[in-house]
Amino acid sequence: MTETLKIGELASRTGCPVETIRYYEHEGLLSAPVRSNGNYRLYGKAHVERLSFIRHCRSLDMALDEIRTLLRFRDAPQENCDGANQLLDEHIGHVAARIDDLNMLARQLKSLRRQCGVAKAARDCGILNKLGQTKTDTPTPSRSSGGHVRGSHPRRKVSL
Amino acid sequence: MTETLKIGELASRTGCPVETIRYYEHEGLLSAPVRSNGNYRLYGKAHVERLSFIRHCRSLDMALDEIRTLLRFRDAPQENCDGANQLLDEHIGHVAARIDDLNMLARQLKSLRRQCGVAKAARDCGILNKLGQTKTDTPTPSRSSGGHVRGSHPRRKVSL
DNA sequence: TATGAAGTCTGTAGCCGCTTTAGGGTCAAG
DNA sequence: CTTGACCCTAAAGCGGCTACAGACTTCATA
Repeated sequence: MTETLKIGELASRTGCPVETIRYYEHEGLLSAPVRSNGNYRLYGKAHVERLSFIRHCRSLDMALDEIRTLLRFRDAPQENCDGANQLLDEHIGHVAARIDDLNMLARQLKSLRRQCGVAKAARDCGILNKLGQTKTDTPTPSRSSGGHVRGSHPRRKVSL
Repeated sequence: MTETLKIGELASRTGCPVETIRYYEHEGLLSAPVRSNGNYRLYGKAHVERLSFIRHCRSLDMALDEIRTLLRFRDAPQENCDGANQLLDEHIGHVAARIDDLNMLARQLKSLRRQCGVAKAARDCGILNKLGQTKTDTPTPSRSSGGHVRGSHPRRKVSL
């Protein structure tokens, strides 16, 4: 018989937090596994592989919806993979667009930073003053490129 | 007497959606303005300027918390602006870190894309297969750099 | 056998920065 | 007096988790 894993074992094997595994099940990315007598989830090799797939995709910053699509291709091995390729191309495009956005942002921020060399009274701070001006010129970086790449803030802790 | 603006006028003058203005009030970024007889919010010049400041910061992808901090400096014009400068430096650092992340991501995605040149049966697709492998090598881009820059997906529509 | 710790279970709320929806009220023009 | 544009509040939804609270199971040790 194939060995079975409890959720914590699956978690440590894939580097995916237990709660996230349950969340993926809830979201239909992982199918509900069999349960032990004590109602514990019991996973097998297929689950490990599927979860690895998902986590690999997530590490490439794909949205769960995109991953769902890729899983459908994975689940239909006889079908044409063209859609998967297209999805990846689009994702690459979105990431590229976001990089462009952030580069523009970085330029603007650095230019703003140059407005105040040393600490002084806030009323005379070039930065604070500049920020108060209605921005006419520069083409507003974020979400301009129609891509699907988000802003620049993390979600709480870095989880190590 | 100074002219007063209803929320929609403030919105069109600053390019900020009405709901977002109310949200900023709720979040304490904008103080609650006086009300008309009919309970409409009435804004003045100071509000226009403050909201412009906020929107300018947001266009630079600062978090509301960061903006709150900057507003405190703006509200205390006699104090030293050093903290504002520091905050900006940190923000610049985070954006730079996020750019690095995304560049790594882009490299990985392109390398992945090379695994499947043309459409074929999903079972033979280099991309889908590669995604199933447990990623051992590459240093996992996203949120590695401890910064505060988010992932790569937009929030629904592009708002035009 | 009792006890305690570590693991698991379900369900719900919180995070951010809004956006959307539902269900109203206000006000000027026709 | 109705229409329609605007305004109001409160609450829910988005994504992708994370973090509780409170109960149960399992296993090792006393």
